[in-house]
Amino acid sequence: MEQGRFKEMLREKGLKVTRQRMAVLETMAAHPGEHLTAEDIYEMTRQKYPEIGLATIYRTVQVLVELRVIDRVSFDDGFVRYELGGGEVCRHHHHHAICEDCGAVISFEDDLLEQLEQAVQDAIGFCVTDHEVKLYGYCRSCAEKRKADSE
Amino acid sequence: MEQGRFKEMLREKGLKVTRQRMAVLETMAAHPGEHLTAEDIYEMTRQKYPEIGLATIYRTVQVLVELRVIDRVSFDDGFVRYELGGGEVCRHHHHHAICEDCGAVISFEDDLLEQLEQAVQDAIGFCVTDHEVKLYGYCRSCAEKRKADSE
DNA sequence: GTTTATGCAAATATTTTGCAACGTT
DNA sequence: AACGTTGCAAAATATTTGCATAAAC
Repeated sequence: MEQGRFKEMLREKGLKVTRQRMAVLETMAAHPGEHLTAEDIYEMTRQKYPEIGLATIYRTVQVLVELRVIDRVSFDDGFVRYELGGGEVCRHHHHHAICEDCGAVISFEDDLLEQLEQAVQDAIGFCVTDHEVKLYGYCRSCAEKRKADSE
Repeated sequence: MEQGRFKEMLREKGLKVTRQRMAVLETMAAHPGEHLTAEDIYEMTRQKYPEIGLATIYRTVQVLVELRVIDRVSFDDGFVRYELGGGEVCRHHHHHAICEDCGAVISFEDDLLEQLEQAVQDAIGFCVTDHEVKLYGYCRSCAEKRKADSE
């Protein structure tokens, strides 16, 4: 994500371009594919911008979610997490497979959901704009470990 | 869910059959298809069992989730919710369509995911045991309202 | 110069935990 | 009798908010 486009988006919404907002964007852009908590983002951003406050992080991620620059995800471990989104064009973000043993999160792409969305739209008149899929189970190495243990 | 089977499940895990646990089960069983917060369950159970404490509700839903009697769901409104599961046999529980305007949650069934699970299993060696799908968008009446407003 | 954003600290809200008393086995 | 469970209150955790100051427009 280029900074220029981001500044534009802020102005379009009547929001101000601040050093803090740019710094948080930079942190997110530097960690694509990672699932960061507010605290993570705080610590990372603080390295380049020590005066920033945690409340600002919370307020800024809200803005970034509304602008669809980042996605909010939750893996039910008590933390809300954020990750860089697919960008404003591609509303087709990826899904997550979560290992119940080691907690690893594997992201994957999928196009199968379009059929499901159409079916739901037809069946209950629900207009789908976004979706989220989580698969739970065991990652390759934990699955092998479990198999070995059970023998 | 019959109480007898539940008592058996508790004993199999070395847990005790208490009035509190039976009361919470009864509350959940009396509200199938609803998405209840811990507070909801507390208030409902208290009507029949006024001495029960909120901490016991939290401890009991943990047990019920582990026994797969109920499912934990979250609609990102700051509350963790619980609903009666499909039972111990059918691990194939339903999904949720969440209206971004009015917050309505519509549950629906789907079998399409088996293909996706197989594909993921083949592609990344992830052994899927459970899944969760959330669709976001607008329910029929909110979609109509939006359409009318934009004209 | 007006308006919006920030930082800090305090407030809020949900969930967890320590511990003595109690109920189940 | 032994051990797990409960209720209460206190603690812990994550996030939000009030407000004076500072920065952006």
